[in-house]
Amino acid sequence: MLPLLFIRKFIMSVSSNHLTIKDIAKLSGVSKSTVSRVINHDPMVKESTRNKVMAIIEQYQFTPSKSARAMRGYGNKVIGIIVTRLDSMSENQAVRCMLPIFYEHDYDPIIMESQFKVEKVQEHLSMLKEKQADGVVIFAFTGLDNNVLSFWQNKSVIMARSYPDYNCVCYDDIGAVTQLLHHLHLTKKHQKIAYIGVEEQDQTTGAVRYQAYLAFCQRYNIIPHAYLGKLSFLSGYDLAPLVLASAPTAIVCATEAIALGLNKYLYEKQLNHIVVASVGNSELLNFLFPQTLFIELGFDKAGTYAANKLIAMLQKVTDFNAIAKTMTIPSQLNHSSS
Amino acid sequence: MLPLLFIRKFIMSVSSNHLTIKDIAKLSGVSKSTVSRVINHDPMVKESTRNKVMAIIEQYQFTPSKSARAMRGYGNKVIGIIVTRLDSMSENQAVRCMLPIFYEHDYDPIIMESQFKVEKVQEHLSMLKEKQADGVVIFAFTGLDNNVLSFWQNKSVIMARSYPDYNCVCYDDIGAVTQLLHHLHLTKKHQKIAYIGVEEQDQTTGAVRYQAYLAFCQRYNIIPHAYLGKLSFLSGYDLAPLVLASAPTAIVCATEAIALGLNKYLYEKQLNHIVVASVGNSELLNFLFPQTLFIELGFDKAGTYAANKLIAMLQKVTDFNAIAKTMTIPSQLNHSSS
DNA sequence: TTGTACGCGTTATCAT
DNA sequence: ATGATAACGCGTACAA
Repeated sequence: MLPLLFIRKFIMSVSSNHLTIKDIAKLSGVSKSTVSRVINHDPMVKESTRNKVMAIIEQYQFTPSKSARAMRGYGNKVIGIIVTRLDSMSENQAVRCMLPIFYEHDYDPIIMESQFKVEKVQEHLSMLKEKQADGVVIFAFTGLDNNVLSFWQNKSVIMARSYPDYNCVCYDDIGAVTQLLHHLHLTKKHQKIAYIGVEEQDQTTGAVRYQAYLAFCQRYNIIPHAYLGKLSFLSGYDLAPLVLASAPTAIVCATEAIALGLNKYLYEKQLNHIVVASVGNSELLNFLFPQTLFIELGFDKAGTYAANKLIAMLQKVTDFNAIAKTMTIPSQLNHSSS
Repeated sequence: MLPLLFIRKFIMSVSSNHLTIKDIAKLSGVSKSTVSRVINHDPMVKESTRNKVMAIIEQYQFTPSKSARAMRGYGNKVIGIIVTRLDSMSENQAVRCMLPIFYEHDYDPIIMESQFKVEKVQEHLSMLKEKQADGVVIFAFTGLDNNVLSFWQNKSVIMARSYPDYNCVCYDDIGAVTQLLHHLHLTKKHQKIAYIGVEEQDQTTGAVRYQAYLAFCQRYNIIPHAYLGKLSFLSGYDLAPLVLASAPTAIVCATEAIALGLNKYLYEKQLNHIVVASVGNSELLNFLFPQTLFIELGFDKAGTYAANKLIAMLQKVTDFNAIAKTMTIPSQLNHSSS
């Protein structure tokens, strides 16, 4: 009786058009190893044979099996991108800049959602580890501590927050708020500038931006009037009457969502003499309330930088003397309405 | 001289804590084959041995190497999701419902952007083919024809548009517009209902919804007043004065973006007696103009359905008699403001 | 410079 | 019911 194995093999060799390194070897009259060497750019192959093999590879559109080389420890050419929420405008902008760069370098980005949960990050990370992903981009959030990330130390870029010994890409929260205030106070001569922010539990959007406001006030002798709430339109709307009690001529908002809420309130009350300034911008804010002054945190630049950085990291085989650094993306003031 | 291979092997066996099926076999006193059988739920293993092996697997938190089993032709457990734009609110909502379902079944979803370009879809698709992805979800758009998709015929779900011989999940554009009009005309007794839509080049959002409006008008003897523009806030804002010329008491908008633009215009002109109705909703529309009547197309339900459908398709080994069907997700009218 | 032989972790076939 | 062994496609130490 003929073993089934042989039958299957025969069928395969006829019907399946999936070429392997072996087939290429046969077709170009060399051994598997040589083909492998050609593929991996081994300098020890003769020019002539290389050309010969390359020709066959091109002709048959051969691509080595990803799974097989993954098994040999070559990495899957996979990069995980863990965002907090898929519908976060800011992260979206950054991610959209990353994707083409990863594609360019033949990496397959796989996007996952943490929903601000540490356990989700852990889950995704172990999934990626199993899959032998090559690198990760993680959008950090309040509560995420670095011990979860240790395995990825030299193959990850952390966004929006700075961790020691990790490569991070941060936004210039302090600079953004300061520039906004600088423009309002020094250029536009506003004296009474209030602030609506986010609770200090949130490190960057909350605490840092608020502190920047306080610091500026102290330096320029402005009496601070600040209210902190949640990260939503509603919060901006609800805090509006409170902050107006101090009769400000300008109000700085920690986020564009808050600015949207505030603007709605001001519009309803016909208080259109008050200048609204916001960290961050959106198409909608710009459309609905075009007079709003805003400063871009540079999510697109951050995304581009992060992707390039990660790829550079992964290309170094062993980077002993590569120091993990935090890059701060400079903010850019919107001058169209100034 | 000791071959390097052995040295490496020795080092690996000591330092690397990565367990393989072999190690589990050794630890539980059986052969690799039996462990494999346990993993793959082969009914031919004795209860006692299964429990023994399972215990070891649990204890050591063993997970079979994805790459290795992928090489054995088990599929990569990868599903491609091709969205048009990463920041499309509607697609986002659908995708967010899909992800947990795919994770649940141990599939790795990889999200890609087509940017409404056919060539991008092609590019992504061939990348996924190379990667031996198991299935695809594609968000269709005007201009995408099915000959690009032929390879994926029985392993894909197409969103938002119906193709013969493919499994599709569509939104009930006609039903949505009709329900909206039904409510306005029959329940709220509006007689003059105008429409702002999208150019008919866009099949679903443009043509279909517009036709539904016209059909309703004809049936109920309403004089149609419609203007078609682009898919943006600005279009809604710009077309507002034109559509107001017919002195309508209610205006139906093809999208929430248009509704947003229209609302802005009406608010500025203090025309708050006019009822705005919209297909689709967003947190923002709801917050800024809560009196807007809207109908949900059910993106979340569509996402959930699509994901489950795809997984069901992939589980059937050979589905000869499975007929490709188009599922239409029912719309749901918002009754909070009725 | 190239070919041979083996190993990676898993599953399938065949023999016990 | 279980074990031994040959594949899968690829990379690489070693011999030639």
